[in-house]
Amino acid sequence: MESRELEQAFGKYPSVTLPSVPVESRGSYDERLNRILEAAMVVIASEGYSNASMRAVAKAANVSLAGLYHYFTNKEHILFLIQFRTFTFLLNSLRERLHGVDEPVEQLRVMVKSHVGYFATHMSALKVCSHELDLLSGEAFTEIRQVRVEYYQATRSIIDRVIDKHAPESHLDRHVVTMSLFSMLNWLYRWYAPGQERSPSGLANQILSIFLGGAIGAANIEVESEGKTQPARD
Amino acid sequence: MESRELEQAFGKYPSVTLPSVPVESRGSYDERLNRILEAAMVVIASEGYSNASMRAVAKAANVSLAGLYHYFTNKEHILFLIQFRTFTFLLNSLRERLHGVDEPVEQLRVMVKSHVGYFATHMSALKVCSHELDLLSGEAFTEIRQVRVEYYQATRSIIDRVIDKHAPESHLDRHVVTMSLFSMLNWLYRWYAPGQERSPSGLANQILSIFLGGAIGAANIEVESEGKTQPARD
DNA sequence: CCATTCACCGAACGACCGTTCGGCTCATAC
DNA sequence: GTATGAGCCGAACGGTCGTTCGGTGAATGG
Repeated sequence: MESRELEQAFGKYPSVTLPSVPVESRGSYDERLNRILEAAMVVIASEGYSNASMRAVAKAANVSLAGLYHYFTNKEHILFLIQFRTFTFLLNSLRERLHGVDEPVEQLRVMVKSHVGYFATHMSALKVCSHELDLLSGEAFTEIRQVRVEYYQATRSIIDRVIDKHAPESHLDRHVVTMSLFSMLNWLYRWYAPGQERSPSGLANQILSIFLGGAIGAANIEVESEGKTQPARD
Repeated sequence: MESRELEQAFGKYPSVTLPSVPVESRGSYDERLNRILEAAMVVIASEGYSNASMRAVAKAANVSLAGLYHYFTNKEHILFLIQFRTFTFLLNSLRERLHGVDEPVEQLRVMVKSHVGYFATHMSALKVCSHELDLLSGEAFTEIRQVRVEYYQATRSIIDRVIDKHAPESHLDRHVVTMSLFSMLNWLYRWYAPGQERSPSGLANQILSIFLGGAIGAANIEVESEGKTQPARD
């Protein structure tokens, strides 16, 4: 058995390789805020939001505990900023890259490559977005939810076009199909650590292949399947 | 847009419908422990392990705070028991159901149906197992990891047989393929709530279809793909 | 030169946390 | 009848948490 990949998949999380950029006190307000956010992402990604104390974030960001409250109204605010910025970037980035791409399968490739690529370079951010999805509430939650829904819908419409074009008779529930793709992408933080033998770009292609053609591609397997409205069989 | 499924996928978690079984003080030690564990699973699933206080667990289980320590040495012990029992049950259940099933695809169907079926009836348990995977450490972590690895390997060997039989020339990285299946299963707790229009059994079939045949099934799409050892393209 | 604002900090507050301790009740054993 | 132990609890302990308050020193504007 390949023990290293099992180590990665079932050991503790792949390490996030903190770039050890000490937060310098120079720079504009926005630059300083970004640096603090970067440090906060690493702490929250590795400890979890609830276990990540403001004191730990302050230490990682080279700021005093009280100094944090110059940039954030409270702890939730940090999580909100991380999630809002990440999801917004993901959405805008997807829309930009989609410009001029018309073929549905090609659009899907763009989506997967974009997402995996961003994941590979911002693992902490995407881990926080995947793992701490439900900790916000009220307005903050609603606002982020809006961006997530738009990201879903953009992806869903691509998937719709792919299926309409290449498998119009498909009996698959397209919401389930879409969530399956997001599952593969959102679960990455649990097992994937970029390495030279498994590059982000190669991984994106593999995910695309699996999602489009499944594990056995064009082979002709009869998968007896109930339509989504039929009752359960057992 | 189908707003209810978006509500489920992007709203707060599907509610876990606490069966409101008050922990009765009668029964054997094991029965009482099981009831407390059941209550703890619901609390931990809805609040998260770190936010689930021993006081909240005690209240949900109708036991005093100090009384909890008659059954558990500490808080981690509760999490350990939940995870160990769930993963062990999942593994044993899979092995039992596999008896007498020889066809690889049929074995895979058994695996997916078994997992989804258990998920549908024990959402809290599987949510705790999916979401709080990395909170244990030391011996407890190692012990649970062992069970998880066995569950992975059982699934991996099924997938190997499926690919060897139906797509022997496949270029896919089989670890990635296996983790993709687990991604779909482990991410379920984020969006799936069993309902009559999307039964557990129907969902299992859909996941199986997507995993085996992909979104477009046998349609002939060229998915340009780098082998897993080739360098990244961009 | 002085007033104001910004950026930041040390120290503290009250709330809540996991855990422990001493003691209570009640069924069983002798 | 009394000793024993299991099962359970109220109360408290020390610690950590998020947050706030009152301040300092440097930069800025008039």
